[in-house]
Amino acid sequence: MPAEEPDARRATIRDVAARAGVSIGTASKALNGQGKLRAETRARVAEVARQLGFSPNLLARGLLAGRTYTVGLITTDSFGRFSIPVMLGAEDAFGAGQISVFMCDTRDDPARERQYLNRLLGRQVDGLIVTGRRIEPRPSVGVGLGMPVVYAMTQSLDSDEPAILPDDYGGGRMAATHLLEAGRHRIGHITGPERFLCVRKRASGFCDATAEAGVQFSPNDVLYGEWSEAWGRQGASILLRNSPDVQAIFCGSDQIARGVSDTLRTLGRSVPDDIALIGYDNWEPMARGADPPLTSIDMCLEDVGRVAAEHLLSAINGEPTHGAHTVPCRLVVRGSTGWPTAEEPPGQPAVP
Amino acid sequence: MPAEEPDARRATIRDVAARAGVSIGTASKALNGQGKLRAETRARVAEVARQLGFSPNLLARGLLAGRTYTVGLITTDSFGRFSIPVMLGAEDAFGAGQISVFMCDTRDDPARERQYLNRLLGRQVDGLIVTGRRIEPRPSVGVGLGMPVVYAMTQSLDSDEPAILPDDYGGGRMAATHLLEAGRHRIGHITGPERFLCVRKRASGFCDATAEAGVQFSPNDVLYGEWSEAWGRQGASILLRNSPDVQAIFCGSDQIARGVSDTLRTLGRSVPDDIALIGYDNWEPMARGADPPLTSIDMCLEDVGRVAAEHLLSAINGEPTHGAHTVPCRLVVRGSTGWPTAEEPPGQPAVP
DNA sequence: ATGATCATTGTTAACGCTCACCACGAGCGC
DNA sequence: GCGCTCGTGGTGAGCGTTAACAATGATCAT
Repeated sequence: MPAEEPDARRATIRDVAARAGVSIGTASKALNGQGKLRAETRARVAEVARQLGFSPNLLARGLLAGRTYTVGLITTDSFGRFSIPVMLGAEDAFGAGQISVFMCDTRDDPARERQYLNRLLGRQVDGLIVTGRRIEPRPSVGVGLGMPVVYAMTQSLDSDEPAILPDDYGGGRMAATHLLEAGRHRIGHITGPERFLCVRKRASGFCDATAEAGVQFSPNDVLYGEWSEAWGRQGASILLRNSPDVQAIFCGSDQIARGVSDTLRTLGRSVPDDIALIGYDNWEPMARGADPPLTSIDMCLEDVGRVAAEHLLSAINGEPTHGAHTVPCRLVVRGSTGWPTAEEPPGQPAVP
Repeated sequence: MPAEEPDARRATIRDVAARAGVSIGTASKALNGQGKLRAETRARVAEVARQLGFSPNLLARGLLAGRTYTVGLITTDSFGRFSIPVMLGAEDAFGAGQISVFMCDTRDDPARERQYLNRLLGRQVDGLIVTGRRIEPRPSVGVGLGMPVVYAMTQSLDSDEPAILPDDYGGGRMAATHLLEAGRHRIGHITGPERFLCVRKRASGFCDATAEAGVQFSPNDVLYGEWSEAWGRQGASILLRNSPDVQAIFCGSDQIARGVSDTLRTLGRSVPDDIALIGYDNWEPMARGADPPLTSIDMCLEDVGRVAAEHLLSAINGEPTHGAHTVPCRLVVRGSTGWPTAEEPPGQPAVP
């Protein structure tokens, strides 16, 4: 803990230099390990700096260097359930590199977005990450900004701009494979609105995998609806009426799966014995709170954020990347698919 | 859209001045509305600035002014469910004042916290907001930092430092009042671990309100457990065994309420006709996904964030505040308390 | 003794901007 | 004509830091 000077003003390198009896330039060199100095001098300066609790003014440094070691993180999603993990992953990757992150919530308002953009430009950020809650292409945040931009969990209409996306197609395949391996061959898929790109990709991966396994499941069998438990309840009724012998259901979200689970219980079908259930998102409180807990596909959004940060860093260092990249999903097996129940670490209790 | 110069370098005030045929100082005055200048000159400079897409370098400005219009937002909670709304509220309040926010996730690691603190100090932030996921007092982030600090949704062990907290006591009272007004007099309370301060405060408010109404409910009747649906299911069984004639249950979280709801259905008790149910947190996906949807207490965490930001701003302007302040809760009535069902706006569909 | 070399430290310009102050000419009263 | 004010615009210092370059003194070969 640095011994605070009585002086409220923060110590500058000038103070350090004066007290160490050297010039400002020498102090700078001593603190940055530059140039040729006597070891004793370096040590003395360092000691004084410690005493004074000196830390260099990064504004001044940035002004001179033309690089600030800051980036902007713009979300259109009010840091909702999907952008948060992305942001955490990114922040983690940047933090390790001494880079600070400016948080900007545009609330999906183009005017606010422009305003934030200008502010970030004024703050001389080294780059920008743009994130959202849907993977649908969005208008570019602006080309020729003079700084690199990476899209995460969203993409630009200009398909050359770098974008990091979860692998929804792969997630659909993964769900199908898991169910097929468990020997379930009569399968249903209850999911969100068809207008969502992620919904179509997941369904497509799911259909392809079933087709390859020679299992009868046509794209026409997909039940599209809302992103809600209520639709899950309703969709399950419909599915069971049309296909009473269904053995497994792949749900487009954990919320939908919760609704499905409810209805199955009401109808007296047991999960997973009669019907196996698999959700999407691996939204822990939802998935683990269910009875039995839900097997789910995790999009690994933290990885999406981390990878986006890495792409941005490499662009900042002069090696830009182009186009869309996907990050693989992960299958989290729990009770609802009747697997030998994987031991889950108890984890932190959720908090109020 | 500013016409981009072919020159990649960002335009500085020097470029603007040169092209407008004035000195740098004059350009500065023109752009900031300072000093005495001919209207025509001002207009000309402004026009050139627009053409060049000039926006002032805030690093340079901050260096000179000794004020950066940036603040740090430190969370120990990885921006979890409770710190997010706080952060959004704060960011909103700051954004209006042209203040940018640095995001820092300490993961509850003191070493990381120190590191972030130093970085923020170096970046010359004007102030700091510290947030967490529990309201329990925590070690001070450091006094004599030379910048104001406000705690939000947490508080410092040094009780003089300003802290903004949700009104858990009031929330407990609010829940009780609502149930009593609905004519329910046999009431239960199933909640989280007693070691949580918020749990004790809520229970205390709840007990006080029932006592004032002359309703029989003693602190011994409170069922403490975990923050999980599983505990909700279990707690409901216990409660119904001990008090089969219970008419209403106040739950310490929406998750617990979901579990309780499940068990009530299993036991054939209808919500809200037989038993009214009220949750806590107003965690929308949980509360609205339930069947019937849950009445819940909303802590108004965005307001907590907003108020914290206001306190910080006033401290930055030389008028610091001291000690803990609470922000009132809000009752959100839904089907589970059998009120004339409030029409809920359909809202955005949740996303995948 | 003279310059050359080396190790060490000091000096200065620059980054982009703002602000206090100065300079200049016009208009004016005496 | 002299000094005055007023309206306008220019000048320069300085914010804290770094890096290129200059300076100093000691050592050493000639």
